[in-house]
Amino acid sequence: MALEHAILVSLAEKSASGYDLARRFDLSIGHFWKASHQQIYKVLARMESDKWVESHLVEQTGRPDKKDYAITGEGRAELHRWTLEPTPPEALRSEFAVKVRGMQFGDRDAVIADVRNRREAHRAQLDFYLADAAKTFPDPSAVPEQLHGAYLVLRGGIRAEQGGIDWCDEILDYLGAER
Amino acid sequence: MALEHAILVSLAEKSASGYDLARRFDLSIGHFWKASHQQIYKVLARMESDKWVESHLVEQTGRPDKKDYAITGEGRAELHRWTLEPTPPEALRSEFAVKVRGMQFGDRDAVIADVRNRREAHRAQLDFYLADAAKTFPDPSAVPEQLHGAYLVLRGGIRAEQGGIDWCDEILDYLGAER
DNA sequence: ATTCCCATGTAATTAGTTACATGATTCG
DNA sequence: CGAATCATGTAACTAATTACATGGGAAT
Repeated sequence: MALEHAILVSLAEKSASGYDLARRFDLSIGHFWKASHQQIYKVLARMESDKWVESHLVEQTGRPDKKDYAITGEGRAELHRWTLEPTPPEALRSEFAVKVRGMQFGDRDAVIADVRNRREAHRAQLDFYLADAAKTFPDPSAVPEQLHGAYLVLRGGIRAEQGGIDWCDEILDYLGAER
Repeated sequence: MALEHAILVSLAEKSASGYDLARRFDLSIGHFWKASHQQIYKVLARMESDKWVESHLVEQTGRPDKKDYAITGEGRAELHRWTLEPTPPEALRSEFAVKVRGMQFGDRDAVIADVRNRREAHRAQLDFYLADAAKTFPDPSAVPEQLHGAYLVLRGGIRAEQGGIDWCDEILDYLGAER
C-alpha cells in the first residue's frame, strides 16, 4: 500500500493531525493520491503501532482536542528505504475511457455531454494548478532543492490536465460536436 | 463498480469466456481498466445472476471445456442506461507521483533510475499503441462508426503515453540527469 | 435556524489482491 | 523434461467506500 508512504511524505514535510492530512489530501497531495478521512485515521493508527509516526494530544479551547502526528526516525528510514524500491506500474482504472470505448452501445449525446463536462473539470483543475505554480514557483529556475519534488509533481499535474483537455477536444472534433 | 460495465462493453463487441476476457483485459481494454482473472470470474457470476449476461457450456476436445458468455437484452439496456449517467471523477492513485514528491527524503539516484525506468515503460507502451493504430486504423478519416470509441480510446492511450514520456524527460532535464 | 468548520472515530460492506488448486496439451 | 497455454475456480486477506455517530463554535 502506498497511502502509508503518501502520509509519510506529508508528515516529513510538516506534522499534522488526521484532520489536517485529510484536508491536504483534498488539496495538493490528493490530486495524485485520494484518501478519505476514515481511511487516513485507520492507516495512521496502524502506522503509529508500527512506530513510523507518533502522536501527542493537543488540548484546545473552543474546538475539539486533536492529535498531532509527527514522523519518527523509523518512519524516515522507511521512507528512504521505499525510494530505493522500483515503483510498480500502476493499475489504470478510467471509467471515462470505458465509456468512450462503449459509446456505440449507448446514448451518443449523453457521452458527448460527459466529454464536455470532463473537459471543463480538467480546465478548472488546470487553472488551479497554474495559479498555484505562479504563486509558489514564480521562478522555476530558482526553486529551493527541498521543493524540487513538489515543483515537478505540480508540473506533472499541469501536463496531465492539459493532456486531458486536448484529448477531450480531439474527441469532440472527431465526433463533429461543438466544444 | 465499473468492471461490470467494462465487461459489458467487451461482451457487446463479442461473446467470450472468462479466460478470453482476462486476456482482453491484459491487452487492449486492460490499458485503461485492469482486472485479474479471479476478479473477472467473480463479477461474471454476479452478472449472470443479475441476468446481464448468460453463458452456455462449450465442450472441447484436447482442452478444457469453457463457458461462453453473451450479453443479454437486459445487459444491453443496462449498458445504455449507464452511458446516460455522468461519469464520476476518478480517484487518482499514482505511487510514482508520490515518490517524485518525496524524493528529497530518499535516494535521489534511485528515484532518477525509477524515472528512467518509467520513461522506458511509457515508450514501449507508446510503440505498441502506435503499431496497433497503424494496423487497425490506417486511415483515421475512414473509421467505421462502430469503431469510433475504440479509435478515440487508442488516441487517448497514445496521448497519455507521450505525455508520460514528456513529463519524465522534464523531470530528468530539471534534475540535470541523463535521459 | 441552518449550515459549515473543527475533530475523531466505528461498523458494515464492497472491491480487489494474493495464494492455492487442478489437469490436459502443446511447444521448445 | 520443463514451461507455457487453455480453462475455471476457491479461500484468505487487505484496501477502500459508504453510512453512521457525536458535539461545540462560528458564520449567514
